[in-house]
Amino acid sequence: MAKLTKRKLQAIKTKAIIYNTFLEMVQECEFEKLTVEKICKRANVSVGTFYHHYRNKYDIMEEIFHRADDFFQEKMLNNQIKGKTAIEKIIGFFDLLAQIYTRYGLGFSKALFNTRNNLFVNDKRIMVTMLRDILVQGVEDNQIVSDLTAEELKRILFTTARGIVFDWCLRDGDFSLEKAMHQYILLVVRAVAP
Amino acid sequence: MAKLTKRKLQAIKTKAIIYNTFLEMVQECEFEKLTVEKICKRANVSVGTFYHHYRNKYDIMEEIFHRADDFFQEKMLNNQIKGKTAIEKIIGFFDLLAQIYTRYGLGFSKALFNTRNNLFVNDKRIMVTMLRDILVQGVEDNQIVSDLTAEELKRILFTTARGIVFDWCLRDGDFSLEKAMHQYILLVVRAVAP
Amino acid sequence: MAKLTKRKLQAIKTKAIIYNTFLEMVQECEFEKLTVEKICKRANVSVGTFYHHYRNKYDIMEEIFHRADDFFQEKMLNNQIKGKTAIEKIIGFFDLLAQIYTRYGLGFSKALFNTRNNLFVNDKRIMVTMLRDILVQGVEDNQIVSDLTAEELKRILFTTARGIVFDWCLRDGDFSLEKAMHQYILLVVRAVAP
Amino acid sequence: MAKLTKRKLQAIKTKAIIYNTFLEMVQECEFEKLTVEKICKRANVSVGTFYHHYRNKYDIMEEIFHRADDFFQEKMLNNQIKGKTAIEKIIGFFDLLAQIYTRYGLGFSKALFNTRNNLFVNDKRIMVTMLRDILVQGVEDNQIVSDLTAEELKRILFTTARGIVFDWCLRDGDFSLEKAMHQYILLVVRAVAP
DNA sequence: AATGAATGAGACTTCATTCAT
DNA sequence: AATGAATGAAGTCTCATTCAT
Repeated sequence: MAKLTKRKLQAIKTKAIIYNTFLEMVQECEFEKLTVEKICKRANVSVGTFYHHYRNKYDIMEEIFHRADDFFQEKMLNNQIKGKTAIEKIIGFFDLLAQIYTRYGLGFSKALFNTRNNLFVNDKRIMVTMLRDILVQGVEDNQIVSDLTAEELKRILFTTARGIVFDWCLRDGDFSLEKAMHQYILLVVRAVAP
Repeated sequence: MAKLTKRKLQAIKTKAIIYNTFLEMVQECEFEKLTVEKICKRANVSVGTFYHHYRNKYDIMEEIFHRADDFFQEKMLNNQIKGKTAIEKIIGFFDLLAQIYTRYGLGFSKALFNTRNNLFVNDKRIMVTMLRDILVQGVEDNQIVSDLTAEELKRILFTTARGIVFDWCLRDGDFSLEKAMHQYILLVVRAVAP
Repeated sequence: MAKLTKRKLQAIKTKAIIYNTFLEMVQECEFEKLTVEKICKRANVSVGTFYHHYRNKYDIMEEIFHRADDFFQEKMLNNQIKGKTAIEKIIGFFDLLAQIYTRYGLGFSKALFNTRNNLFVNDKRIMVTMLRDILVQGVEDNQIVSDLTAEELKRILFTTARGIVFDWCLRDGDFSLEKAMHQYILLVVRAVAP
Repeated sequence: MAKLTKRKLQAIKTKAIIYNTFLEMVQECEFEKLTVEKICKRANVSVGTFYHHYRNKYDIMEEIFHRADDFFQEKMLNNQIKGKTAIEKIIGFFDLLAQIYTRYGLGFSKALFNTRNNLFVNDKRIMVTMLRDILVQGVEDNQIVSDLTAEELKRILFTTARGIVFDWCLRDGDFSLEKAMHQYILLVVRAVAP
């Protein structure tokens, strides 16, 4: 089925090298100061090759973002199977989110957290729909009792989470994102759905 | 007494023109895409004049930031006189913060909210010490009863506030920052200090 | 064997054009007033191309310097074969030096002779070690009899030579560098090693 | 006679401040990197004032040069009175020259020793005529016996001296200019006029 | 005599992107 | 698929100098 000729395999390998090099470099170097040429030099590929695989450096960012989404979804789907309450699921959701940011690193998070990043404001992202599903279900099942709608809750939670990651970036990762996330989300959940 | 000669006055005026032009342009144009040349063209001054008054465009951002701080402080000092509880003061504090961001505009806020902005992480800023004072006083007076220290409360509140402003930027100001801020802060305050 | 594709050859040619254009222009125009843009305009290449091949204009100077060194060495090695006395070798050495400065031109020499040029103060340069070898050998063979060490002689000779070239630059090449060099060096050699 | 009003005295004082500040700064900072603005900032005068007293920074250099000439002449005239041979006078001449360069400092010397400096190539300078006079007198008195003319001797001596100062600049003053000058000039004098 | 605000040409350099090979 | 030479627009900043006060 998949006709992976030698050439295609090589191409996949090359693309992976560029991807990984970028991920590595974005940790050391401010995203805006990261140039295609620098990436290529480190990755030992030509700039032409870079443009063969990606449109520009934002393109890689997007790919990382999507791969993180996929990774997130996969993890969630596996965990969801276990019988948990809505509250527990919410907590678990944001714990996982914090894990992912930690895993992808501070540099990547800094690059991501800018106000022009419209990847954040996409309500169709799997991540967003997943949390909404959890909340809607929780409200239906009376596990969540609140004056606020599921939509409002979702927004408050994401806003809080982003505030924490933003703070983590500002403070150069000088605290455990996972612990802080857990603490803050717990606090918000208790406040909105006591 | 005041050695404001005609020429000195003219200089102050010129600097103000640059300042205001920048403030105006940062609303229309992404900060990173705003160049010194563009600012000068609009302000009708030479680039030399720009560099006579400011070191670079970040320098103006800083000035705006500090002026906002001063403005904030002045407003707070006036309001504080009225007898209010600590809780009311906290709410008032963030209401004012939201007002300021609204007043300085979306463009300015977007320029400000980037993860490399170390102006945020300065614990000596008047704004920060003011909130801390309110919290410490509130705890002393038993108006705030919480498991968390004043320092922890301060951090949670600022993190929340930044999350909201960040969201406001992401969504291009499509909701009232002042209302959202009031609602979220109320929620957090109730959660931490019931 | 030689992986000189058509494109690689073209690149070498382009670099050579820049190099030669620089050498040409440095004769006409004071080095400090020679700008990258001017060089590019004359060479009919883009500034980008310039920076692709060289780091800056000092970089070309260095290349010229090193090429001159190589040229010098090659010439010396050929001449050395002939049986000469140490004194003759010294004279020959500085005759060749004068030839090279004459060949590279007044403009180049003027650019070179500034007090910040640390290319001069590099005792590991082939040119320097060559003269030292001649002197050491001359002392060993009793062809040079002097109160001064080989090292001291070397220094005096180079200092003298530089004084002459400096003078040649100051006087805009209004005398034969080769003749003057020959005369002065002869005089010094006789003085130190009679 | 001299109507030194308060205003004129102030002007002289200001000019002196600029002069001294320049002399001070040229020791620390490469001459080419020394800007009028920097000098004025350090001297606590306005740029306007600078241009009131000097045409540009080269103008100050020239003034220093001339003052050094005057200083040199004065010193020589005093010493000449003593009965000395021509040879001793030559040695004394260059000893004094070395003293002056040492006194004015490395930075000043570095600024001076560039190939575009036409102050050097001025045969009417007092310094030049003084040495010529010594040589002519020495030849007349049969104190100097040489194949070379007084003019040729003068040139060789100055060329040598400049070579030494140039070397002193290149090596960042890492040897005693006065000692080296004495040694080299002695050597040349012996060579040309045994 | 002194000030210093204002000018603007011009230098340096970077960098995304193309395209022939 | 991969190369890397070439492009040139665009941005930053400097600095000598002028001139009204």
